[in-house]
Amino acid sequence: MKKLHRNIHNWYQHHGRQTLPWRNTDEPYYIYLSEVMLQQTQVKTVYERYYFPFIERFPTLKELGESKLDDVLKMWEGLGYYNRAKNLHKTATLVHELPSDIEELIKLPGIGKNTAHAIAAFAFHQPVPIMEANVKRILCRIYKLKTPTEKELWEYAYRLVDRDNPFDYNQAMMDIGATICLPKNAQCNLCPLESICQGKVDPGLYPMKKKRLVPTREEHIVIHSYNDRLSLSQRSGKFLHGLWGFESMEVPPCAAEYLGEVSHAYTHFKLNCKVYLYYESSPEQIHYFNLDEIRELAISKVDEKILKLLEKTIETL
DNA sequence: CACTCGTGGGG
DNA sequence: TCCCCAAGAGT
Repeated sequence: MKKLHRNIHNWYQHHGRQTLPWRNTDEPYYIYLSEVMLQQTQVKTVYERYYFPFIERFPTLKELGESKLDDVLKMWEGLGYYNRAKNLHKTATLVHELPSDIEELIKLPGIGKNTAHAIAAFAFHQPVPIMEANVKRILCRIYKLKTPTEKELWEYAYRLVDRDNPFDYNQAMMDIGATICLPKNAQCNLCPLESICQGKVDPGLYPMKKKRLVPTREEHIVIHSYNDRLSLSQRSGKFLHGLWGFESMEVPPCAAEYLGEVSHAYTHFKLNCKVYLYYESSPEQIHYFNLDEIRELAISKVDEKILKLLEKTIETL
């Protein structure tokens, strides 16, 4: 085991992504923020577009908690999974300093078991493993697991973790998963875990991937226009919560001008929208904005596409 | 335990 | 064009 840990550590010294900014800070808030941003999100996106602007706008947990949720959502715009922003803000209102205890961390909204362990290992150097996508795939291959339970995975993770250097070990595991133990075409000959890996003969078998069908939804979007201003409303459900958007209907509207079609792919369904423009003679909706004001609102990708279609239509008039 | 919840990149 | 997949959490 000690030799294995040396292999992993040595690999990390030579091939790890050590320059990532959240690996070079002792500030728990920055590490926590990176963990939340990186949930189901690629490193490149967080690093190039969101991490630094967010910190500049909200330098401390305290200032984040004292900000409006709408301002937080605006900084999160385009990153997706907007409940992360809501929970991040909620947590910032609850504490001005992050606890180091895993049991306390996990009580905070938006911090699950993995993020709690990641904060513990990366911000407070506790000897605990993490359990995200890369680690899962590596463990499945090492121990030839096709459909393991979460509990099972954690048991293997605790068995393997380097308690003498949990920071480098956990970072290394993620880098190995991201660059060596790939979902397709695993580079086993370059892997520091190759000697103990039971699945290296056919890594593609582990873990077993489940396919699911993606249904398609058809919707009709109506842009209400009054006095050169447009109506948008703020979503309240859990889908795109807090973001502003145009009205959506299941039935095509009457007396509205058809502008065109917009489609968008989500994880669990595809959306096809027919977009209409409706000129109102008197204000019927609550909120109306001009284009400059809309730019100040947090809106989702579909509504961005719809807006672009509208602007294109206006240009041709 | 299965499903929801966004978006961008890569094959 | 389509499908897979990313530093997962909440229900």
